[in-house]
Amino acid sequence: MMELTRKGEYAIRGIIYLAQQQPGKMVLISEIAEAAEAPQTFLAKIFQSFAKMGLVNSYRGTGGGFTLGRPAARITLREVVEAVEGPIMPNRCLLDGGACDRGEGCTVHPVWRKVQSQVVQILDSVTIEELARAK
Amino acid sequence: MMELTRKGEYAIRGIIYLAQQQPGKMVLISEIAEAAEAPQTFLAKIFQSFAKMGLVNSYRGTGGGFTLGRPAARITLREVVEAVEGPIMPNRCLLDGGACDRGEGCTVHPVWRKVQSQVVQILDSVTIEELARAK
DNA sequence: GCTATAAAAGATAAAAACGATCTTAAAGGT
DNA sequence: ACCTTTAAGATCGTTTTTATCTTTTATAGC
Repeated sequence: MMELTRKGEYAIRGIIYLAQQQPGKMVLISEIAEAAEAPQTFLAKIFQSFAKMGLVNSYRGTGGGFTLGRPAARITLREVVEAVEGPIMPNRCLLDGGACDRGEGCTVHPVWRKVQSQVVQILDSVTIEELARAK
Repeated sequence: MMELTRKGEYAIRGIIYLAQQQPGKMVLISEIAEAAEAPQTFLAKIFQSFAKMGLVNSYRGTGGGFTLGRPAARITLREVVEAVEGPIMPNRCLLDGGACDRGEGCTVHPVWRKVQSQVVQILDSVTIEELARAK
């Protein structure tokens, strides 16, 4: 239960590698893929998601590549994970405003809520900068 | 990310229903399935897993059915979830003694460890008795 | 403008996991 | 013997995951 997928692993390793390069330096997806040991085309998709969320900037054409969208110290692990895996949500119940279709009978609901908030809190407290530092 | 599957939902609803019946009373899987709004044959598999873990006792033949394997107050939500979904493990890294195949480079590892222990702690602190009480 | 480069976008596809059903076997009561 | 009820295993369709390939778009350099 609760396993991070390959996609999530690649995403984390990829953005950490990018954060370890000189800030502002253009980095090719091919280089990131090699460093992160991820399939290049797959990682490209992941970085497209990152770009949409503003976690990275992308530049096409000669001399193009990726740079971080903001300082690594202001990108949290949660953002990275949610960018590719969707919101952290241990139970479908938590969808659409927390209204469980089973009504008040759902006594488990508050427990999942607690799990969710704890996990979110932990992942939000870790920045990519911290993860990249311990090279 | 981190979603509980149908199987997990059925499992929880099923065992809660069982816990709400008279202790020791034999309850048919068909009855539990109806109450839990779960496919009977699917729920039967789930209860087989429960039986193997000792969470329930099963009795075959006429007058057979299921009873709780121990008092509901001594069955935790974690046990129920893990019985059907496997161990709570946010990242493959945590497998085989925590040895990450990427070596010391894996700075994310301690974070997952923390997530895991927090979730385990929350789910372990909730008993089926509590969940069943608030009928 | 042309060309080479590099990401974006979309189509496709194999493999695994999920969700569910069906059949046969085994056990227990009458 | 016969009926009931769970156990176990085979099967099967759907969805998700993981990955690749192709086409398009943007950009820099000539």
